[in-house]
Amino acid sequence: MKIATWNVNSLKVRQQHVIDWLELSHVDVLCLQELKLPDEKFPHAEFSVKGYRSWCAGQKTYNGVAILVRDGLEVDEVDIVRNIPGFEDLQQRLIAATVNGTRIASAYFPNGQAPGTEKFAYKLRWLDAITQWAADELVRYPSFALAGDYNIAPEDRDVHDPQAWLGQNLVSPEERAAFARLVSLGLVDSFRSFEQPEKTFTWWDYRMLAFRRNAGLRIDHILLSSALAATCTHCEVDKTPRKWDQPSDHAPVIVYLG
DNA sequence: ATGGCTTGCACCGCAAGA
Repeated sequence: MKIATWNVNSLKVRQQHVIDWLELSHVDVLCLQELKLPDEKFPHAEFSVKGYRSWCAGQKTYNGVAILVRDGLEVDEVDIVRNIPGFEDLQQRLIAATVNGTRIASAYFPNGQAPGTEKFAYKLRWLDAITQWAADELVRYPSFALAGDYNIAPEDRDVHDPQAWLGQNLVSPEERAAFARLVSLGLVDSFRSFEQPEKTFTWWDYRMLAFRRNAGLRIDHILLSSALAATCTHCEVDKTPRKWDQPSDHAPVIVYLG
């Protein structure tokens, strides 16, 4: 099974990119973030004709997440979860589904704006909440994957210029500590389980020719439970759609399981 | 130099992203 995560920065604008990339990658499950559209505008039918069922948690203008599952895979409709249970949140940032017995979450972690701001405090609260939720899910589902835009670069090697970014949002010690707490539940950063090219990133600013200069950050991740990590044969970032016309600023991350 | 692009909203310049 191949699982991927991709922040598309508006599904309305990137719908054709998603369809083209599904045909290119043939992933079994695709987790999407930053749909920026309400549920009634989600293109279920367009994905259906391409062989994918879809579940979304959308909202107007901002946020919004979805999971696409290839026809033939078994999805338990009863345990689809939207939002972090017990965490009051007006922003649509989490959807989880069970696919062939594997629990898969598509998560859009808050950006945080800057350390010290109210948005940063919200990011830390949200990180605490998803950590508690992930702990519960790990008890229920030995095979668990938490995929999404984490908006955290876990280490300096995930940053093109660590000196310039020192202490800033996305790399601050508080965010990295929260990421480490999540990992310490027993999750594995699948990307680092394998040898990877130096300076592999998943996001590049639209400005300053950042993609051409590879001035990026690795902030999109797929964390795996230890049982699932044991079946994982590879993890890679696919920069292909970042080179297309009018691209998302993020590139998809793929894990190969079983 | 706190900008630089891109998006959505809504009526065009602003908020937000990362």
